[in-house]
Amino acid sequence: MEEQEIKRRIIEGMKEKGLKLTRQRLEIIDIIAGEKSHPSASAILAKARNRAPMISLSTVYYTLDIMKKAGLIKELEFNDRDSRYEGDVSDHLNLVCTGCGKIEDFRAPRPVPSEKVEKKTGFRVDSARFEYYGLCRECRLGGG
Amino acid sequence: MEEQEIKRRIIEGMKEKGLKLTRQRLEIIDIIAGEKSHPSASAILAKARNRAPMISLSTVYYTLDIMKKAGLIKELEFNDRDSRYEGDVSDHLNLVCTGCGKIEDFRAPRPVPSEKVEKKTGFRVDSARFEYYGLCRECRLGGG
DNA sequence: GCTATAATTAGGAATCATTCCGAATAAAAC
DNA sequence: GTTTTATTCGGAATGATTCCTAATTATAGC
Repeated sequence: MEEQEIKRRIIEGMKEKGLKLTRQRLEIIDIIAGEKSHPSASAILAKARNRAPMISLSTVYYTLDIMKKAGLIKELEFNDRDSRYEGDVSDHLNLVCTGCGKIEDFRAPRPVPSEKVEKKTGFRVDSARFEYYGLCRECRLGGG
Repeated sequence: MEEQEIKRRIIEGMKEKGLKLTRQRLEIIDIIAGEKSHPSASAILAKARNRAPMISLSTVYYTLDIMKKAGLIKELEFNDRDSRYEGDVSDHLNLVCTGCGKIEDFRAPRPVPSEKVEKKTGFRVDSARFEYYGLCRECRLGGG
């Protein structure tokens, strides 16, 4: 998905839900849409402060939270490291490097259609998460 | 995967790695293999204490950690709730109910073969995680 | 079976990402 | 411009997980 497209989609989504578009939120949206690195909350804070000095970590968390609840971004949770956020909410595989923490995208379909799951189990699917864990090319060649 | 098979596989794995099989560890293995509910660390502690009163939370965490590192169990991490653990390390989909927290299994293949990912990106896949989030039958019918 | 030893355990303290709180601020509607 | 109500700030609180140290125990070798 293209940066501009992600940005536009999030902003439209915010308006639709009646959420205010503050200076801080526009910064955060810009960062999430532009970064391919799936940044953490504190990485987003650091980037935002480079441009608009006054923004707090609470605000970053609050904003990420409402965007997540509105289905406009996706949170990837780990417990040995910070959560990471991405603006591309379409189905894809995340390749999570256990060496350096980098997260790459890999286009792939859902393993099973949601309808099939719902029909067989009664479970209604809202969202999905697909991850492969391993070592990225650099860590494999560099570290061993 | 069958309860007895999971249990045997974990115990064999522990022996192979030279890890001691203590009373506490055997309890934990028994619980993980027997529970389909993907219990949390404290749920495991509670169950274990019903049978062998003296076992600490630190031990549960320590044991889960070494079993995880040995690839004998899988940890599912969330940050709004406790991590959950499962003894079935084969590929499958986890259906995570955002209503009641229940986690069901659903048999499904990997969306992409690891070899294809490695060939295209240089990323070497070690393990995987596939989750659908939504509402289980009971929460859907009960709560709305 | 007994002993030595190195891993494991207990439990309490420490950590740290995230959430919560109340007062001050500012976006959006009129 | 004024009003209303969500949003922001920053510091305190939370809570799952990790860390620490002394005591314990599974395992290997006798």
